[in-house]
Amino acid sequence: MARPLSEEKREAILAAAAELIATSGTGASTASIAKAAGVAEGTLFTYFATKDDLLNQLFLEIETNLAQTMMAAYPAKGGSRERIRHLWDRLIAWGAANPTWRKVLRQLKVSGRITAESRRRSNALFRESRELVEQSMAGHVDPERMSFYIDTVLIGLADMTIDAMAASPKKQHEHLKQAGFDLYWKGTAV
Amino acid sequence: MARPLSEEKREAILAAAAELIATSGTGASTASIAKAAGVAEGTLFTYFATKDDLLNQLFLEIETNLAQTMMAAYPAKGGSRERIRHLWDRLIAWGAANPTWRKVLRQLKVSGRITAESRRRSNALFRESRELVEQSMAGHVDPERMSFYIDTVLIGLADMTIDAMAASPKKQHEHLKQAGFDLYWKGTAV
Amino acid sequence: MARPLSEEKREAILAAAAELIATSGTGASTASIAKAAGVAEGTLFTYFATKDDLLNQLFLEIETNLAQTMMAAYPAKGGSRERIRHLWDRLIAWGAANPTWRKVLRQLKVSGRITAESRRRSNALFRESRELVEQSMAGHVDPERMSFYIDTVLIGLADMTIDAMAASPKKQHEHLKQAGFDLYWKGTAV
Amino acid sequence: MARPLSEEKREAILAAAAELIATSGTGASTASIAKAAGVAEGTLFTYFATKDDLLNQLFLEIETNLAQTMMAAYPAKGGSRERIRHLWDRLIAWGAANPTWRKVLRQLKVSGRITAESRRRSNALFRESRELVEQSMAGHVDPERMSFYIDTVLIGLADMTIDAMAASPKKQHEHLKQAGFDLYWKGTAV
DNA sequence: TATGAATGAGCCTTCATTCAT
DNA sequence: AATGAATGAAGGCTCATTCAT
Repeated sequence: MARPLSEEKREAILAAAAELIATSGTGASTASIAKAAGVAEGTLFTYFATKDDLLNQLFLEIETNLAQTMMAAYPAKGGSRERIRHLWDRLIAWGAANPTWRKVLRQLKVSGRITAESRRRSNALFRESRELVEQSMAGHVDPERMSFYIDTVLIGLADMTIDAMAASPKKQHEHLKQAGFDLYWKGTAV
Repeated sequence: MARPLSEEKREAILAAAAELIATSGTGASTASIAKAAGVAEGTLFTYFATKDDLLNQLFLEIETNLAQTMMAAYPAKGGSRERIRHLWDRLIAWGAANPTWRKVLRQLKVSGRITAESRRRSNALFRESRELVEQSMAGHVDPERMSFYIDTVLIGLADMTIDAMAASPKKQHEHLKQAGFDLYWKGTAV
Repeated sequence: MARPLSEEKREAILAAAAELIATSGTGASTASIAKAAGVAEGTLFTYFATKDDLLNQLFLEIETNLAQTMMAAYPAKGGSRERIRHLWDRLIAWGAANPTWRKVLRQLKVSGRITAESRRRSNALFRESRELVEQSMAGHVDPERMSFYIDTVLIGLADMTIDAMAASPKKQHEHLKQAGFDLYWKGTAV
Repeated sequence: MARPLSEEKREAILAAAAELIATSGTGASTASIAKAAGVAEGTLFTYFATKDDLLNQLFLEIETNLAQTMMAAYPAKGGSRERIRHLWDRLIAWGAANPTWRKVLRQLKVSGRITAESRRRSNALFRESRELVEQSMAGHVDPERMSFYIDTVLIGLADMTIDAMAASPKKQHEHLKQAGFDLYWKGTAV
């Protein structure tokens, strides 16, 4: 049945797209992406119907990875603080390990090219871990502020912390990670 | 009899640019901006040498306004908490009053088109108010964390708070503003 | 164990090509034709070396069918008028029965992609019937005008008549067919 | 008020388009048209918003010219036959003088890119001359066949006649023109 | 100075054809 | 023989910038 679509190529395209979008924004041309991925211009379109399709799939790819990281790492046991702390460490580690993806996410979120459908799917990916976080925070925070603390602040603050780390010498990293967590934990206490 | 550049036109162009960039990103065409400003395509280039120039001036225009707002509002007297609280309220009010500018800032910051020079100037604009904040926070926070709390977190958290407010019914606004401030104040306490 | 080319597939491709070319012109993509024919994109090229080859074969397929219709129907006996009239009826019936093919022929003729060779073969297909028509018209027309009346006008006028019929309510069809024939017969009389 | 749109350039583009479309069909690229017209690729789009727009304007340009030719030439006096004959001569002369336009018209009509609006405008252009023809033919033809004779056959037959002329040596031209007219006049007689 | 036509590089996408499977 | 992924040359159109008026 002819040559099958190569998962390898698909990922090469997504990786090339990530690299270029992190650098030049979503304006990066499909031609440059194809070239960086080592395929012909036309080939990109056998893997992704349109550029928007590529952008949305890239978005979901990254969100999936992040969601999996959060889930995989969530501790089943321990006190609230320890569990959230562990999650926090994971979040920071993920961001530090994936600077390109962070930049891409920022570009995509601001691009106006991520569809409502993609956002819905992304939310679904985080549903489970979000619920675990909510349980862990239950006794610690004012219930009325729960959504704000989890849906808005948690990842946003982690993001800011990683930014600060990226702009600082390595020896300060641990210190900043602690400062970020303290801010979150103390700040959210009822 | 060289007619002088009209400040009125310059501002019309900046305003039109803000509106369109908020909506469509920095990809908004100079032609569309000129049209929205009510001037000819070519006229835009007698006020701004290049599109990047326009973008950078717009960036500084907005940052200047925000910096002035912060300075103008800073209370000379009162306890630390009250002064920071007042600043916080100002920040939130500015964001709520200028949703377009907030969107533009976000677009410009990820666009990769704001020069190092512009960023430096922007920092300079905030120097004075930053110092006042530092004084107010002096006894309250661990000095080693001062820069993180002021340079990274303060505006970032205000931004997130405004986002959350924008996504909520009006009757929750006050509550969110309070939640944001509590988070900041309690979280930064030594 | 070379599988022989399947006549069935060849015709499926030609039929699909006819359908799509009638609708979208010769710009119809080979991919869309293959899909409509239920074969793979590449398969089309094992049956037709190039798109132009497909177009030319389609042209000849239709011309062959029309020529056969004309020959098969030509009455051996009867007066000139009756024989031409019978032919006329055949022509009209063929056109009414094969609207897609008529559209395709029109597209192909203006496409500039039908080779001189194909046109020559097409002429050859009509040679015999053309001679019969010439014999039937012999006493009726000025010999110097014979070629014009047969080679240019006959099919052209039939074409126009079918167009007019297609644009009219059914009850007028017979009337138009008669009008067309009258025009031809009376108009060509010496 | 800056450089005004140049009617000269507009017509150069239309002329270049006509030349290329006559030769290669509506598939002629906008790049090749611009080049042939001696303007930059982008310039074409300041005169015609889209390629379809160019095609439709070209269509109307040609139809307008033909309609004007017919009107300008229509004799106010004389018998029916003489008036139709005069019109016939005009039609043939126009076709012989404008072989490129005839080819273009054929291409455009078959292209599926002429809008309903353009066809409606085209009809409007011919309304007046059509009425004059109808008056001239009034006593000569069966009223029920009037529309068929005027709207379908007249121009179609002239077209065919010009084709035959174009394919014949010059000394036969007059003869063919006569043969075409005879066919029309005698054929339409009641 | 203000205008908007002119420019041509660049963008996303399509397509006939080839070739690995 | 059949399949459909791979290819890269176009194609239509947009856009920042220049320049004649």
